[in-house]
Amino acid sequence: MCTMVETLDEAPAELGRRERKKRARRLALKAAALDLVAERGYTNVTVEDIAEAADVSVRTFFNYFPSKDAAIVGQDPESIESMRAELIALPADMTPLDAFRTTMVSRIRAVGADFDESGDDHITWLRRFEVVRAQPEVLSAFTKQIATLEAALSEALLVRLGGDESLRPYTSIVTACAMGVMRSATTCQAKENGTEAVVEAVEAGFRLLATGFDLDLAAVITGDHMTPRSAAL
Amino acid sequence: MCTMVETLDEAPAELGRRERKKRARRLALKAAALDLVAERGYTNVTVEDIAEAADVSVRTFFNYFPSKDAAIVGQDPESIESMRAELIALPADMTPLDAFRTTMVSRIRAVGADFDESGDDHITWLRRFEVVRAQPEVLSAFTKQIATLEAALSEALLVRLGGDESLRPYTSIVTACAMGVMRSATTCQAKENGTEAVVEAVEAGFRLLATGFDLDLAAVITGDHMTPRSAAL
DNA sequence: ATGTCTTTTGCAGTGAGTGCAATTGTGTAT
DNA sequence: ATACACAATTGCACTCACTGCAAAAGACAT
Repeated sequence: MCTMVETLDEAPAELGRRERKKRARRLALKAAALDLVAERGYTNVTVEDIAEAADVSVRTFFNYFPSKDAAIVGQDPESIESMRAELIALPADMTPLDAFRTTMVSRIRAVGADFDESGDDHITWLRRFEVVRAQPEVLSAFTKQIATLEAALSEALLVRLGGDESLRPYTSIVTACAMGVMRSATTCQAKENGTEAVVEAVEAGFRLLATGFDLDLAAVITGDHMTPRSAAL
Repeated sequence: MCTMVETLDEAPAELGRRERKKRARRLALKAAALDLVAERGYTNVTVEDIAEAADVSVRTFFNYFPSKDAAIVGQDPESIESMRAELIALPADMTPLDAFRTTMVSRIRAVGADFDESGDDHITWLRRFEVVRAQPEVLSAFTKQIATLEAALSEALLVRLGGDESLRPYTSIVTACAMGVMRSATTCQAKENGTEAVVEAVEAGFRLLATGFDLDLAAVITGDHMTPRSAAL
């Protein structure tokens, strides 16, 4: 029932027992949440079930996650912050679109590594998107999370462009579209094709945004959607 | 306390008392919800407060709306269905982008009329977006609603294009971007500038999607964002 | 081992949301 | 008008998500 034991020794040794346990518990809760929801469906899993499976009290669950949703699809706060920071730090002469593309691809690749900082392996990561795709309640929870990320990145982009308030409608649209590409790529490609396919889909999506939908439309409509550009879509 | 009395006689006379009361109650609940949340903030308003203000029981509230959120930012099911239908019914030779633009603009204009089918006047409609913009909890509730609309429209677009499953990644991106334009336009423009400004922002956004972000970027970056295209943004 | 600090946990409470059964209101046929 | 059929409202009891608080348990340094 408790996956804590196995994962405990995988964590970096230089941390104290306290920190190691904390990470292990958090991981166990996330894993339990995803497993149970994948198996029984969102509505048939209670927070008590998740806490039980991770062998902690319900109250402790809420010490780790602010909501049931967060345990299933929640971004770790560090993840948002790191994207924000990267977006601002990228060379000022990059276009907003290129900056987003770079940030998002590097984010996906980070998860594609065996273990990212949050302790997710990439198989878990892909499995999560499968659950998101398959269960409407989870999708809307996911969308909600994404919205907070979008708000943060939209602010960051505005900072990148100098903070001029009059640009806000522009940054707001660009961010929404970039997030749309990301969302679409992950939910459509994640399960079957793996991490690298997601990266390709994201890049194809960004090419579409850069050149405009009208250009590509002819190819798509005429059934010739096997051009290099559209192929990855 | 109860706005039912005033609005009762405004409803179409050909309906029976039952239907009229139903519409009036629904309207009263939506109005009460928006008023209270605008005034006291999302977390400081309970369903009981809303029901109280509309002079019905809590249980009755839940006969009208599936959730607190739905009363505040909920699309009426007919609204989603009508957009879906319009999107499918539009001439087959329209590009996906044009079809979305047409559908969305006509939707906004419908609300811009004195009273749309749901009984909202356009001032209420604009006020709602102000609340969405101002209160994060409401924004995330709104986003959740939007997600269901996006799913429906994405399906509809796929139908428009012939139902070929391999187009799904494409339709998914286009829909996400179109919704992004809509969302951005409403939240950025609604309060200050009125319905017509929202329409203009939507159309400008769609031009951006059609021609690609790269083309417009130079104008924006160099501070020359007062070209006809960028002006409305 | 002792004291300090952090984390876990139980408990009690609020608010959202649902199913059920009783009551009340509305429309209709007589 | 009366009675009947049906729809909507309501109260009640319940589950679940989530929070604040105070007590117990665990981790760490000296």
